[in-house]
Amino acid sequence: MQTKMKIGELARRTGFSTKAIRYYELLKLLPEPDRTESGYRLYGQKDVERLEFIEKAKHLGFSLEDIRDILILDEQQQRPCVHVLALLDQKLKQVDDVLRDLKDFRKELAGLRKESAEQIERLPADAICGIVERGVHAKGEAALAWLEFRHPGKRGRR
Amino acid sequence: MQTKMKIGELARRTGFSTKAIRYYELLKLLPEPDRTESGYRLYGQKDVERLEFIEKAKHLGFSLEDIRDILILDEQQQRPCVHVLALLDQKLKQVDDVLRDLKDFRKELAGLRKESAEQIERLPADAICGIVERGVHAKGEAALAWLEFRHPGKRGRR
DNA sequence: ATAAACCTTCCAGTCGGCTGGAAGGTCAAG
DNA sequence: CTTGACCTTCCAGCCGACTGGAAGGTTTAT
Repeated sequence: MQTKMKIGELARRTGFSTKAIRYYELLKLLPEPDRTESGYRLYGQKDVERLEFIEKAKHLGFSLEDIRDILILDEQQQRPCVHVLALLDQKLKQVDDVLRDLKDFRKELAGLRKESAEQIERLPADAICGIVERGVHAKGEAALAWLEFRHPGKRGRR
Repeated sequence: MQTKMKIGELARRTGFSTKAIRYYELLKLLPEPDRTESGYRLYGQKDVERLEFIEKAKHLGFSLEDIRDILILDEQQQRPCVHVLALLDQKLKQVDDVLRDLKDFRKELAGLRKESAEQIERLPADAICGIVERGVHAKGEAALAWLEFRHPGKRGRR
């Protein structure tokens, strides 16, 4: 049992902001921590690990709600149950679906890029942009929605 | 030039909402249209084509900001295709990053599932599980979230 | 003794891509 | 002449995942 740390130290160790950590507590992703007499939050190694897990799951596009459910499952591992297993299976299926769509879409994108690079000087002059006009399967829409969903707002700065 | 139409007709022809069309005008994706004496917006065939282009670009996963940039380049009679090619490369890289991460996470998730499945075999199936109720609930919510993600804008939960 | 570096809670704002509604003007049909 | 389908503008809100700031309390160092 190591030194208990305050929220700033936990933030420094995990790369999350103190704001985010308090927010996760609010959403029940983190348990309510012990407090000092003066009310400061106190964290230990388990919290570091929990935040590291959250970071991985988050990076993979799981919502905080999803992550909260998975963490609750983790807490209950001594007494797992069928319904929880079903939830996990559902998550796995979602991941597999996205994986499949994304692989297909990568192919389409790569093919479109290659053709376009070769034919860029010969594209129809009346179109706004020949590349876009050629279009892509509906699968791409879902896969890219996933992309936008996962990496929101990273494009805005210029 | 043939029949000028009002915004409702343009919406019907393109599948966009009138709200969305006005919003695109605000964001400079559409030029300011002519007006009737009473102030109604009047659109022509070019606007239909522009919205069709916007729809395709949206399917390719471009943001409205991306699309506006492409349209502005086009208006300046430059070659937006070169720009689009760069955007395509960016998308490809994003897809590759997601694929790599997603494969890693699938492994983690599968491991967790396996552990849970092993534990379940050593316990009666009717064992009390504190998260059953909310597990079932979360399943429904997650399914809805997934639907929304694939078909955004058709919401109605809670 | 005081500054600075922390910490607390609470409320508000951000982003994108819209949608909804209020309050009112316009237009064709019955 | 009224009904109802359209149109106008403007303001509000939604989703998720935070971030920013105000207003204050605590701890540590000089």
